[in-house]
Amino acid sequence: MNDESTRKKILMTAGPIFAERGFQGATVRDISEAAEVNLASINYYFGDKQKLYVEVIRAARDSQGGSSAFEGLHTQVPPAILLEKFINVLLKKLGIGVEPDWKMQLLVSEFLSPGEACKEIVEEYFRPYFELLLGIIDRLAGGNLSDAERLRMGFSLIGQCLHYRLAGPIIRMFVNAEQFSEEFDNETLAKHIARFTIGGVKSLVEQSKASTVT
Amino acid sequence: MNDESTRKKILMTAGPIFAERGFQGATVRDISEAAEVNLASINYYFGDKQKLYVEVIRAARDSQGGSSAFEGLHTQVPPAILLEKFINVLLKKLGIGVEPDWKMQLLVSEFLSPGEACKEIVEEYFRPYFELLLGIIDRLAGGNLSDAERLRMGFSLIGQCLHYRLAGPIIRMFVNAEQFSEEFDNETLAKHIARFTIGGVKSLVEQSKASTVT
DNA sequence: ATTGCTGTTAAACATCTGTTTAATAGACTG
DNA sequence: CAGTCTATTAAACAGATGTTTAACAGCAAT
Repeated sequence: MNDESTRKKILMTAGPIFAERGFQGATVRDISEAAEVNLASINYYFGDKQKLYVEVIRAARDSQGGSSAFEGLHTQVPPAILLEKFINVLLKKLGIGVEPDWKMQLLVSEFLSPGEACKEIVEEYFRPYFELLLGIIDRLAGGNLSDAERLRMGFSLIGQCLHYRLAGPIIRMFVNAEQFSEEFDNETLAKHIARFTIGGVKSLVEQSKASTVT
Repeated sequence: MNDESTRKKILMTAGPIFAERGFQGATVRDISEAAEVNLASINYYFGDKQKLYVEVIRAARDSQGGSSAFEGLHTQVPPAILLEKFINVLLKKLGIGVEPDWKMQLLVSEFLSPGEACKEIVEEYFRPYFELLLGIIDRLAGGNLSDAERLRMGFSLIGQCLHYRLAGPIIRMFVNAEQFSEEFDNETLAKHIARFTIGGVKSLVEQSKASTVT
């Protein structure tokens, strides 16, 4: 009866813990205690810690339909609006201003120190979002960008969002608390990054057109 | 006679090891073996691992004159040129295309997981560079940016550079090897980020002027 | 009832890692 | 020379952590 119950308990509990403390930082004892199961259960069901980690990622992917939060973004809305919305959602998922989505945290962890599960999580979890973003950028540029240019644009945007997430403590060293909550909140940052990106795309397209004319 | 010799050996050897593996990942045994000193020497001279880490950072700061690599950048050169040069140097320091500067790696480590030494290393090692960058951006914008706007610009630029450093393995999943070495090398990226940033600043200034007129 | 399978548990195990200890050797001092 | 201080060393220690073991309980089938 209790057949798969403890297995599920482990799987559910381990996700946020791995996300918060990383693979190394999360101990099997932490996980087993939080899941209220015996220490040995983890090895019994999953073999070892590494395999549990992979299973957690796989379960995370299956549990919720991919880019659901971005659903409805690929309508006929102007790309500039779309872009800001995309950034807004991404920042939220990353935890700017709100509690971070632990699945996104897992993704970020794999970004920073790619492990065995990296390829899988990137392909299944990151690529759909990224393709969506590339589409928006493409529309923004009126289809005038090369593959590499579009990729660089995409990575530059992701890079900015990630940085505002990762460098929060450092940013706080440069601005006071009041300024931080007013000028570096989700909405303001989304506007900033969107405007920044749109300007960048525009300037690139102009230059590209100019050189084409030449 | 050998008085400070082993102490210096530890200090010199520990830097790159900390930089490469992070504070947690670098073990005192690794360090003592690499420095060819006895395990206990580290505690004898520095008290504990943490204090050694702080000393390493302090030594790194003192050893080489701050923003020397950026020397000569604050001349009367057009800010657009200056900016690209700045990005170029930063990318090199971060290890895009070349071996990374281990001091910069330490800085990045502290960025990603701020420890006790974070405040010190940021103030002494990062802020001078950053102020320089803010100056360039300010000239680029003709002095039309608010403090917060300038800061966001600066962080967006740093974020992009850092991301191209950190996400190297992920980028490789989206482009083939040939494309990677041709389209994501130091020079191309510096050009891309510079153009991106200039476009972003321009668009922000224009919008800012427009709203001022209104 | 016995057997065999499955899940559970506490304990043990093995390894790694930061730190401490106790002994030793060398150099300088009185 | 005796004494004291410093530096060095091998060993031990203590704690954390991933993994394994051996015993046990529940339960179904023979």
